[in-house]
Amino acid sequence: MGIDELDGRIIVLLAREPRIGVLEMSRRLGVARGTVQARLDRLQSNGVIRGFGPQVDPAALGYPVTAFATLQIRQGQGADVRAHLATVPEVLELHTTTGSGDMLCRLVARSNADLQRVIDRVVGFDGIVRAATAIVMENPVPLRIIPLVEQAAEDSART
Amino acid sequence: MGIDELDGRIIVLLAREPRIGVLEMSRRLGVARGTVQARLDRLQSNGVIRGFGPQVDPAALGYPVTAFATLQIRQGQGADVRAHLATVPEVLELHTTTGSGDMLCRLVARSNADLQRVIDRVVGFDGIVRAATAIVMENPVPLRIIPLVEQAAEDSART
DNA sequence: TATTCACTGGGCAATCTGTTCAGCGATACG
DNA sequence: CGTATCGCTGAACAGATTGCCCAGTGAATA
Repeated sequence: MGIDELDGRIIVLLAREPRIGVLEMSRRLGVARGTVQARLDRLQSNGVIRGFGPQVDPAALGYPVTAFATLQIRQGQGADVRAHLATVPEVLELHTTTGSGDMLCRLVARSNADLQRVIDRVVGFDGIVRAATAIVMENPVPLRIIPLVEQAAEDSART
Repeated sequence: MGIDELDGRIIVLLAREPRIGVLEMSRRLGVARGTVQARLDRLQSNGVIRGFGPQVDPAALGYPVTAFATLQIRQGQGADVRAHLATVPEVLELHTTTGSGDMLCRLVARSNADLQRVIDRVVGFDGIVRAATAIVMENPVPLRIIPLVEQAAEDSART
């Protein structure tokens, strides 16, 4: 577990310019092509790199409104609620958490008005006791991983 | 804004098998290569597809603990807090929200103990009044987009 | 000292990419 | 009604990249 400095540079380079190929990467990094290829294979079988799926912007799809909902679940209904939420396309992710709520989910909607429909659909299920929703206004730090990768690579370098 | 049914099939196919090329996609979808190429170009300049960056698993990097923190900010300090949080690698994303808190951020840490260090670093800043943290236990629905893409494609088909 | 491992540098055939072209049907417009 | 525009098709081309293989080297390990 963990990555070394070259792994880190590979990931960061790939994150900044996803379209470049293995050959071009090897040139930029100053290592042999086979090395980059082997590292990439290892990173993927390691699970460090899950894949290269397209990053789709919900806003561009017509869902410009994002919200986070904290759900309180009736005891023992967790599995049912999970299954229910998994069927709602507007539920982009779902976590079970410690703390006051029991679950936290990320929602998107076509508008603030449409958010009501989504929330109704989410909470319109027997096992959900209460829901608290926070609408996202700004997103100063979009989901990112590069700083963490650099941190992890640095940490391994010190070892 | 919005995508049609072919766009949807392209995105879903790409999400399921990111390594296939334009040529193979055109074969699978039964359309000409130029069409797929043109659609992809359009989807990217549209902003529907932001890119194809590697999806990195923080757990595999040595950060298996995820948490969400709700922050309350002192009036007028928002910009400073944003800038501060942007410098913390363990802050994977940050949103400003309506509701009881003012900001919501996603954190990762090397362990529950390490989470304390991260939170200290996050809240060790003047503009932050209070922080409530929820540790993620399970992630029944990992961040996903395919169902929404299919929904969006269907909606456009009905039009 | 012998072995293992990762990396290098090279080569090979097969494939894909970027690009261009002409043709075609549907739609929009004067 | 005629015409221009648009998106899609099918094809072609050179150039680049990929997946795969190999032998040699240096370092770390047993």
